[in-house]
Amino acid sequence: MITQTEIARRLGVSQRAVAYALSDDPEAHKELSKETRQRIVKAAEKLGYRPNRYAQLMRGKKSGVIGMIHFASLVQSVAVRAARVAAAIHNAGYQLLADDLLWYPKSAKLVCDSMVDARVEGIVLCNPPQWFPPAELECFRRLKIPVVSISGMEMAGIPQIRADMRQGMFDLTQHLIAIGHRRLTLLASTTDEIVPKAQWPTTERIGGFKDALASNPTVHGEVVRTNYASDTLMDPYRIGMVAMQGLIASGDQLPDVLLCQNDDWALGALAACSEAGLRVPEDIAITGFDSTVFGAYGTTPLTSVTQANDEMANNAVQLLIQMIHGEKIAAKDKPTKWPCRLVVRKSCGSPVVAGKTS
Amino acid sequence: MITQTEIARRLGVSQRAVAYALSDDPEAHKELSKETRQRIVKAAEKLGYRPNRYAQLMRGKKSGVIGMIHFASLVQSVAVRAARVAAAIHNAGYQLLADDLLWYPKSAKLVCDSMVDARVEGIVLCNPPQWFPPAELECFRRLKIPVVSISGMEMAGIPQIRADMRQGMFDLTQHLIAIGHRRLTLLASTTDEIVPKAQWPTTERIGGFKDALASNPTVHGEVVRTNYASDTLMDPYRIGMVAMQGLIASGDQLPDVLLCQNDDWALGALAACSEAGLRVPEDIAITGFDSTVFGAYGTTPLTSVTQANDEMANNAVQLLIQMIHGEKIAAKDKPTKWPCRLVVRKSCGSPVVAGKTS
DNA sequence: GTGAAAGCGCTAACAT
DNA sequence: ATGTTAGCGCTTTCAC
Repeated sequence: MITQTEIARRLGVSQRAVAYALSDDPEAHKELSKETRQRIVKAAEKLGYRPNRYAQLMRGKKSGVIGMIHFASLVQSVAVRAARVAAAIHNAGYQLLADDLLWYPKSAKLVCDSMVDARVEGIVLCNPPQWFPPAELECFRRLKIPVVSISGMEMAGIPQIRADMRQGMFDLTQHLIAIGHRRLTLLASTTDEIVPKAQWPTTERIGGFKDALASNPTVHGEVVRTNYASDTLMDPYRIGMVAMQGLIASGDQLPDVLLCQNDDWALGALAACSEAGLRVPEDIAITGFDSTVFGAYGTTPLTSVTQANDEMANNAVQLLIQMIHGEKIAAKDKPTKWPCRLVVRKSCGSPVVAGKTS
Repeated sequence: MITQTEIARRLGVSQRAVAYALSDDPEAHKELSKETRQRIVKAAEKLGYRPNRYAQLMRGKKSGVIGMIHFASLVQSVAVRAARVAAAIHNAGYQLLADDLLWYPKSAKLVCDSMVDARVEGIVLCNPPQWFPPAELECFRRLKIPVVSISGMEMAGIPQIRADMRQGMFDLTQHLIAIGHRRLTLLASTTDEIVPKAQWPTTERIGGFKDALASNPTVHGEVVRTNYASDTLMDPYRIGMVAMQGLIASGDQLPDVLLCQNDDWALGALAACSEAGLRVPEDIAITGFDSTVFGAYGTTPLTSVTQANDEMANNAVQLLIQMIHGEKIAAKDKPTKWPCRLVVRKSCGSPVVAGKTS
């Protein structure tokens, strides 16, 4: 590894001269004659000199690193969001130190500590789940390392960027009612019951669903709860499949439409229908949420709701950088909500297909 | 941030005493009396002392970081492999510095440099694509930072762990022939034509396909080429859909079975069939490769080939650690091949379904 | 315009 | 058993 001292030795100048020549502060360059500087810069380039970041950090320089703690698994919508955040960090000129906690949840403390050790200037939490221990964030607070979260669990004192899922689910439900569906079932997780108010995505989606039902009294709506299973990590589809199989096995009349919490569950539900010989949307309509790329494919393209992932990622990173620069963020407790957009495809049926309009 | 000096000041001992008390070399502990050491350790814990990694590194300590350069995109099989490598690195007690180059391919040099700057002890390349510039690896070679690759492009001097795709495709083709298919078409990328011998996965798969055909002279086999498109990054399914649409539009007789290079392409092909009113496997059979979780779902679960991702990830990381420890690796040029396993599901048809046995 | 030197937090050799 | 000190590579102040 080539150092400033080494360059100085070879050129017969002082180490200080090399430091000033290679400084990224233009003011420093003026301390040297043009020729001397040129000579040093050339030599540094030729020798492949790279400043020792660790030595720079020891002198109090900022690390230029932003940490991302994510929980991606194979849920495509979450993976895409994490990728968008990674790109936003990169584009903002910061380095990324990423750790996917979902693959080793026991290591929350370890990962947080390693972020501190790496002297990250800020942290983005991507989709923190309800089991994420908020206590681990204490070390960031103590060291005044700013943290923002994008989607996932709400956490006190942490600014959050999220999609307006209530509005998204409201729009979806309204559409389903408008095209003639009268018996609606929402498949939701139990996480909001386990950790009250922690898992807003579920609360919000149920809220939007009920809002829409409230303005349509003749429509029958129901919320069915299902739980994340241990194998959800490697297989986000099974949960929807099992739930749909349960509905079929119950022998009760099926709803007109099953609204799933995400596209992955919906795809699992589609598989269960296919297995049972049910046609979608003719026998039962199915909708997803988050609008994954894959949802658009398949025998039955999914009606879904798109989140503004790009905008949310940029928003989160910009906000974090403002906080890094010491700007006070007003209203930390009110999340920033980005509107969702309804995407209508085949799986929800249409007035004609569903055959249920007046 | 609390330092050794700060602890020493508070306890009224020397900084050296603190350093020896907190050293992870047990020999150093003997330099101190038990009581003194206890007192220091307790205080350090209470104050939340964390050693400054950068200062340690300045003193020549190893970084304990392994870098992973990956190219995950939304191709599930690739994302899973990267996740497995991440877990293996974590389990081996190393820290992970990960960068997904697929999202900013122009930055290959930048990412490699930042790995060097971070003083990584080794590098795992996950699925390097054929456009990855080998020149960027030069800096690792110069600094004697070991590099291994898992899957992806073959690179001179870099030990590679990969799946035996030739055997996997051979087994798959043999099975398809055994259950009665007689007209087989393999959908392969053009990458091996663009960069000869660089893109072995394609070469290997075509090889396995042809090997199987060679031992069954009555069977008609064909290789159709298709190319990665610019939108493949965010949509790995479209390429298969477009290819299938092309086959249908050509008006030629369809093959009995379309063998796709990966599950994502196969799912796209399934979508095209569905759109065109073709039943799978009755009208045409379709197979994938890599066996993604999702391939097992859907109206038509995919016949596919499983790679030993866990084993390959552990193998790669273990090998890298051996190299880090200075062990000479024999036969760097011969890749380690892990066997593939055929997974038969509905999409390839069966003697009865295909209706083509004697 | 340039050289000498301090010091960031730590490890380790040396001295008491 | 404890204290002192040098030095990793860098930035920056001070004196020439």
